[in-house]
Amino acid sequence: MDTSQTIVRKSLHHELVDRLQTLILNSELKPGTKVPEKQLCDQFGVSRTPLREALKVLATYGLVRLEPNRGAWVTQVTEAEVEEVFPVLGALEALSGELACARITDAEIEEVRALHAQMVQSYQNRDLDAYFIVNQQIHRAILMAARNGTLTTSCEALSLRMQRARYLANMSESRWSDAVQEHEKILHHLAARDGAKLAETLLHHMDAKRASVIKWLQSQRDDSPSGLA
Amino acid sequence: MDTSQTIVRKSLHHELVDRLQTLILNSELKPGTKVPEKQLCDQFGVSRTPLREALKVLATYGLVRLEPNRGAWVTQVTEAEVEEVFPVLGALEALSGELACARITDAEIEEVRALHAQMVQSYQNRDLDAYFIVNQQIHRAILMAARNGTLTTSCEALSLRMQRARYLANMSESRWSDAVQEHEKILHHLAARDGAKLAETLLHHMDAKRASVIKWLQSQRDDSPSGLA
DNA sequence: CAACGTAATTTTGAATTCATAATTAAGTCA
DNA sequence: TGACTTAATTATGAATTCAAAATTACGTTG
Repeated sequence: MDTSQTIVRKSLHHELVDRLQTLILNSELKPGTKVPEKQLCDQFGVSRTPLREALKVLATYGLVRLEPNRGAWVTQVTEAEVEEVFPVLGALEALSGELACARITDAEIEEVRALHAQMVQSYQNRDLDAYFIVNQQIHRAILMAARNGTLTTSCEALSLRMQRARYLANMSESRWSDAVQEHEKILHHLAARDGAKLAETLLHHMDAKRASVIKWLQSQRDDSPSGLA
Repeated sequence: MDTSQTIVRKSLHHELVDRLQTLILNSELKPGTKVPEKQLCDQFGVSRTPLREALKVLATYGLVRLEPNRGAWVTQVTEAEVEEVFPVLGALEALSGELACARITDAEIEEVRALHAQMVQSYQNRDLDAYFIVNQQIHRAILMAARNGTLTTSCEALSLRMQRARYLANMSESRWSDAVQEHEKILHHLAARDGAKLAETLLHHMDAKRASVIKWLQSQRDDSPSGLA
């Protein structure tokens, strides 16, 4: 709900940050490959200057790695990174839950409840894509209710890193079922405005997600041994 | 004092990020003022391209704000920002404490103990500058012991934002005394490898710091009413 | 033919240039 | 004088250029 009259003027480099982010998250730029600078310039119809500025920013997000004199490379999600990021994300989501319980309005709770119903519906339909979109919306709604922009930025930056590739679009049937039950709890504690319980649940939720992603990464690793073509 | 001979493996823009960061933290670039692009280019002997790349990165750290067609401005620490950042920093430091307890070596505990003794000494000497440096080293040592690079990066980015200007170099006598006592506890729980207690203590420590900084900001605000010269 | 060294090509990093937007200065008129 | 226009100046954003580094292609030699 942005009611401000200010004209949003996006600079080119900012626009490119968004576009490149999308390309990376959609794996149109593949992990481990080199960012094709010249090709992207042609594709977007821009010069190298703003594109390179955008790459510097994406490097701070950890989406690309800059190698001096060798260009930018799309980073890969490693097991080590997942083991690092999820605990941090867990702590931040837990805080988000606590703050949200203190500040969320009744109307916002109803919004989350509606999203939750949608999510359950997607689960029952076994529509994974829809499920993940609504799932994210729920976490985002709680984050918004926490009324802390810094927390939002931090969470989203880390989430972004975990969203590369399609790990999250892969869950075992049992994990999926568990996740839905965890979300039942999340909604319950949020509606009761029980910050401590919500924090605890979100922490557990994140840890379970971590384990699930790790499992998937390992299965991927075993499927295709590195270095062979 | 020209230290530019150290530039070897770092790209120019990265070096400039560091240099500008230093200028901002030392208030050589003052909050609320415009970043003098041309002057800095002359000063560092570089062209605008790498400098502007660095500014894009600093904007993601929240140290400068980019206004389209109007240049980069050094951001100010506001009360609202402090109220946002410290809770997040608290959650992260708490996690850092928990992880550190699980992973820290005996040797590292002794290092922290030594730093702590140094800090107490600085306190007794009423040497605020020395105190703050050692204080930071202690927090950093715990962070290192947590063995989580993502956590380190996140914490340091937020700490950086709170380090602008000299807020932290200002404490009431009673707050200083309390802070030292909190640090006694921190050392104690760390040495006992009691993660839960350490987390709790760090959380409280951060909240007290938040209150102290807010108090100082308010006194500053009352001293010099905004908008008047 | 494989390993090495060298030349050609491409890519990168950074300076420079150029068009445009913003700011400042100067001029006009009530 | 002071508000409003308009011109001159300056600063910004982005394209282009250029030197240096890396990569590739090629040829030589053992």
